[in-house]
Amino acid sequence: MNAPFYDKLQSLLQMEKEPFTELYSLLQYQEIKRNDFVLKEGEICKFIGLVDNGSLRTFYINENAEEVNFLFHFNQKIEDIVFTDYESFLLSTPSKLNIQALENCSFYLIPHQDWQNLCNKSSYWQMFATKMTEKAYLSAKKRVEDLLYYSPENRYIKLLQSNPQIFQKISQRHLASYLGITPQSLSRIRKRISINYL
Amino acid sequence: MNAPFYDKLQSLLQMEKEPFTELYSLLQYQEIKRNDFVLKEGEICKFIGLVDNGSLRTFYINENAEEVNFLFHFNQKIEDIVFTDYESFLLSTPSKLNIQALENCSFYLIPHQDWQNLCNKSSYWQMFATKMTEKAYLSAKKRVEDLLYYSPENRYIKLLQSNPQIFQKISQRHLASYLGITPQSLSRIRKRISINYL
DNA sequence: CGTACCATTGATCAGGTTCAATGCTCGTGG
DNA sequence: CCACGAGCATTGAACCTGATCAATGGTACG
Repeated sequence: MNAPFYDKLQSLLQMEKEPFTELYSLLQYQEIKRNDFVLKEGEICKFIGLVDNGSLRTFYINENAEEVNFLFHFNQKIEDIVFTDYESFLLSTPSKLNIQALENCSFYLIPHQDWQNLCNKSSYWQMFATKMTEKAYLSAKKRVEDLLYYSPENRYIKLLQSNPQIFQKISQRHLASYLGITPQSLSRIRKRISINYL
Repeated sequence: MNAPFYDKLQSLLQMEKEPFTELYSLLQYQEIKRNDFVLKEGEICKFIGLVDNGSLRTFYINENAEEVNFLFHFNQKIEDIVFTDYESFLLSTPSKLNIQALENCSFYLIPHQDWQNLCNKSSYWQMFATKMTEKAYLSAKKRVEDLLYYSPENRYIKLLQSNPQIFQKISQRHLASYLGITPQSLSRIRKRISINYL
């Protein structure tokens, strides 16, 4: 029993003790090394993951064989902690995503089957699943707004404000592709901004 | 009873006759004129809408007071037929979206309260709600991928391939902001492409 | 018939990309 | 423990694409 993680997760999920303990009992602990993969393109994602320690990234490989980062994960806010290819998980289709450890990591997995059983068990858990899907939807929509309305420079500034911790964990190379730009452009944006804010 | 719409909706939702009839009985028919609004920024979205005839758009107003189109709606595929601000609908928060008729429209609304009652009624309907949320999530995620991985020109080409009908309904001015570019750029992209494909 | 809106086009500009080179840091093996 | 190599951030130069400002012509609707 990992008390800090238990407490953290419970406070993030804001659940009563009883259902939370039931959920927690399903979790399977795992550790992996830096650069190891939790999920590779083509596999079916059979888990929902929860970061305990370390950081991971979810990325695609685009048609030019470039890696494009979609999300980063670490033990922080609820939307950061969870990692999965929700599409593959829901539909049992081969994933187009990769999930890889950026440093040595420990995390917990909820296996697909256990999750299914839980959801079929009671409307409480079904509602819980719906809420999770809603959260996933809302964060994807937020990402669309970001990409549609803001220039790369403004996206960088917004990220700096909304999630400054991310800059301590994630290399600029990876952040650049998350922002949809090249590392060179990110470097120049940083320079531009630091000059303007001197 | 609007038989064509009834049949269309049933085939899109792929539901059994009985639950479908229950759902259908909740629908409230409405007509509006071109340029009228179904939802305005600041209001709480209390419906899920289903297009019968005509077309609508969902748009934001960004910080430069420009309209940015987020989605278009018409009687076609399931993801096109549905219109709502799902975020506002789910959370009962004021909407940041506007939904406006691009031409004279007829549509059906599922009122929020009826939807809630339905979802609380049985796990069948709760599951249905979850599936809807999943669809919303998947289409938002697809939009993120589009914006992250493809240039405006490639986005235009992809849209041309995946949804050519949209070009018959929607003006270039509106399509441009959907693609995240100016009308002038769209015009030039079209020119570029038509030359290359002669 | 006139007006308002839209698509197109030209000219200029700004920001991001690409290719290439440099210096730095960190981890590894001799 | 030091030396080397790999990967990363930075910078420069040339380029490309989309943005902006402005003007024109077409079309639909009152």
